[in-house]
Parts: sequence; C-alpha cells; structure tokens
Amino acid sequence: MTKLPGTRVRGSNTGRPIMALLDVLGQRWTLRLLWELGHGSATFRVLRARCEDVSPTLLNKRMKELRELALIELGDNGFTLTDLGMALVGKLGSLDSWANDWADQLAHRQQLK
Amino acid sequence: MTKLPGTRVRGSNTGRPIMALLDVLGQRWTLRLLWELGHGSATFRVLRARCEDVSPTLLNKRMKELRELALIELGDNGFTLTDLGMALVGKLGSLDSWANDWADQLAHRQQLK
DNA sequence: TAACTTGCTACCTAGTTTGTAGCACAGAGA
DNA sequence: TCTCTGTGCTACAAACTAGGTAGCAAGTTA
Repeated sequence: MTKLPGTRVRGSNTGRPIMALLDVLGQRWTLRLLWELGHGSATFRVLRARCEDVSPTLLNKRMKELRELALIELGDNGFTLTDLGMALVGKLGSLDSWANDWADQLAHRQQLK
Repeated sequence: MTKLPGTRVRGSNTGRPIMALLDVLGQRWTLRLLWELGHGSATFRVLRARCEDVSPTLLNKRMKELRELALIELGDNGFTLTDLGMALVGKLGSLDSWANDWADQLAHRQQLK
C-alpha cells in the first residue's frame, strides 16, 4: 500500500527515491503534518487540533504511512519525528521565509492591477 | 479558486503564507511538476511526457494555478519557472540527497526483518 | 492547402478526502 | 467495582479531486 522508495511509484517506474518522496509529500496534509510535528510532538487529538481538525480517518491513514516510511514514530509523547523525519523537516525549514517573500510579491502584483 | 497566500486556505484561516504554500504543494503532481521544470523549461506535451503522461486535464489545471501564483510562466520555450519559482525549487534541491539516504535506511530496515 | 505542433477542453470513470459518530483499551479516582 | 477521562483508531456515506480518452481551435511550416 505505502510506496517505499525503491519500488514503483505513481509518476515513476524508475524507483528513484526522490520520486517516491515527491509522491508521498504530494498527498494532502502530509507536508503540513510533518511541518506541525517539526514544532513538537503531539498526540493524535492535539495534532488534529493543530491542523484545523483534519478528519481522524485521514490523520490515521497518514500517520500509518509516515510510520512505515520511518519519518515518525508513536511513543509516550504521542507522535514524534524520527531522526530521518527531523532531517527532512529541517530541509523544509527555510520555506517559511521564502513563503513570506512570495506573499509580498503577489500582494504587490495585485496592487498593480 | 486558486488560493493566494494571505487569504483563507484549507487548513489555515490565519492566512500565513507558509500554510498556503504547504496547501498548494500538497496537491498531486504540483511538487513533481515544479521539480521537473527545475531541470529545464518544457512545452505542455514534453512536460506531460516527463511526468509519465499525467492527464492533460490535471496538467492544465496545475499550470494555471502555478501561473496565478507566479511560480511559472508560459513563454516561447513553453513553461518556465519564474525567479520566484526557481528560488523555491532551489530550496527543494537538497531533498534529492536526503531521499537517497532515506531509501538506504529503509532498505536496511527491511533486511533486519 | 495540408500537415504539424501548440495549449487546452469535454466527458466520464475511478479514487481520495471529508465529516460525523462512535468503538476498544488503558489509567485514575471514588 | 464503577465511572470518568484520555488514548489511538474505525465505519460509513457524501463530496470532491484526479485520471484516462478523445479531440478541438489556433498558429506555423511547407
């Protein structure tokens, strides 16, 4: 079910890990959930609350996948990023400032109209 | 239709740009399409071919969105990343090597079983 | 004119996500 | 023991999104 890197994946029969990654991250809420866990571990319900009450159905599905992919694990503090997961989220960290610049530029465009 | 940063977005009514970004990137093919354009401009059909013949319906939808979001533009060479788009893809660049490490670790896990 | 290539659209099917309600289990306290 | 609270998780139906196929209109080239 879960697409491990190295296997065939939607959008790539080469098995290149990056394609598996882009596929996983391109599922709704995955990126956001990892981002939130980057700000600290959370129980199922807390994580839901942080993500505007995403449905438990989907949350459970994603948590299952991300655990199989060794990006998160479930412990006494609820769901936590693994070392791998933290490294990944670290790479995404700088997106925040980029996003702010982006918003500024788009706002500026709107004004020109 | 397209969710500009600064407006309400799925998963965030705060309008934080990063949330708009995570929402956009968390749509199927968006991440992959940007990634592919990072390797060079491409016409509609070439881009489709690079992405295992993603359906034209969806490709068109994504291209429209990404243009509204000023991440790509359509010129004589087909679709091209804007400066903003290139900066974003640049931030994702290092994901490739991370993904390889990730695949190695997962493969190692499988062997332990 | 006729053959190409461009971006794009209509249409229908298949798959994914969402929302609501609630379950089984574990620990704490009376 | 009985309830209360919190945990992760599940069932099910409705709504939405993505996928696959065929083909169009406009532009370019010959």
